[in-house]
Amino acid sequence: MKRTSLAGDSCPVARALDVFGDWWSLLIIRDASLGRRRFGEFQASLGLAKNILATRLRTLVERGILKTVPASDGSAYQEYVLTPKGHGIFPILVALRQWTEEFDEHPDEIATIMVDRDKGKPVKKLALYSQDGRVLGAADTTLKLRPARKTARRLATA
Amino acid sequence: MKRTSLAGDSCPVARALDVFGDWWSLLIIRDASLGRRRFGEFQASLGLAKNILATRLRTLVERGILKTVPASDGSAYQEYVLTPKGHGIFPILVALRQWTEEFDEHPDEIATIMVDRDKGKPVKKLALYSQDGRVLGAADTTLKLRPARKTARRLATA
DNA sequence: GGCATCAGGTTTAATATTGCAACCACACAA
DNA sequence: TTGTGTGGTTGCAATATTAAACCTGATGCC
Repeated sequence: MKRTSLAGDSCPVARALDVFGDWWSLLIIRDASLGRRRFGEFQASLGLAKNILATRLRTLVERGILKTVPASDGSAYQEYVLTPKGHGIFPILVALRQWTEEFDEHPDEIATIMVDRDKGKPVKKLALYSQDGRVLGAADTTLKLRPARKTARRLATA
Repeated sequence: MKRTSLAGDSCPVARALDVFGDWWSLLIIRDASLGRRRFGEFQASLGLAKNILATRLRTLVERGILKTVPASDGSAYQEYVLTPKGHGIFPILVALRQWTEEFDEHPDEIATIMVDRDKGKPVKKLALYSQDGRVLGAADTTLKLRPARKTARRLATA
């Protein structure tokens, strides 16, 4: 009766959720992307139990989202920073943020807006484009079976 | 010791996760966006326990992500379909999908690709743009305090 | 050095959630 | 009207979350 794992699922959405789809992981990643690095910083910011934080940090490191580095202040402690794989989660955070901005019932409770650092102006909404530059909504897309990879290149040229 | 609620959080990411950030909700929403509508369809597709599915569907309806409609086949049963608020989650699903496509260790296990319905070509990667059209990475953005809303318009003009 | 304190956890125990399976009610079909 | 499929609910065992106590090594201070 373990929580069912989605790791072997063929759906890429499920596979992502298997990695960081639990209640706290994405918030830890959000904090990391805001520059938080220390155990205590995460704990103070998120207010979650320390044992939960410890296990989450451990699995996020195992899964290549975070890595531990020596503390930047020269102390003997360690810090947790995002790997490239972890930084790749940024668009997901943006999408979540923009959904709340658009649909939340109490938008006045949202504390922050995302702006571009250069100009200080709000960023645009994420949009999905086709290869020829059209904006696509959900109804303009379909799923196709992934074409099989060229596994026999060596044979074909041999 | 209830699971801590994120509903009152001021972070829009946390607020979104409070609505559909649990283990199953996003997969139900994914299924709904693929056209699945019936309790049995969700259950067969996701393989989750029926009691869990029942409570998830109930809370997703409560929260305005899904709504129930009379069955499209004329039977007395009901179906679950996405509301506009639910359809708004589409970019999040795309972002999750694209993260897996880019970073998963076993991309060969991904079954499908998203294509635009018209041309059948893979969609482009979601990108974040500034208002003047530059592509922004995480490092090119900052959070600013949301400016207070103009609450006193009536007074000001009175 | 010696002592107090802090950072970063682990352990323990209570509570909540999940998962499974059995059961149930209604709709529909023959 | 008997059977079957759909859409649940209920009960129980297993697991996960939580809070709080505890622990250990690092750091700060005199």
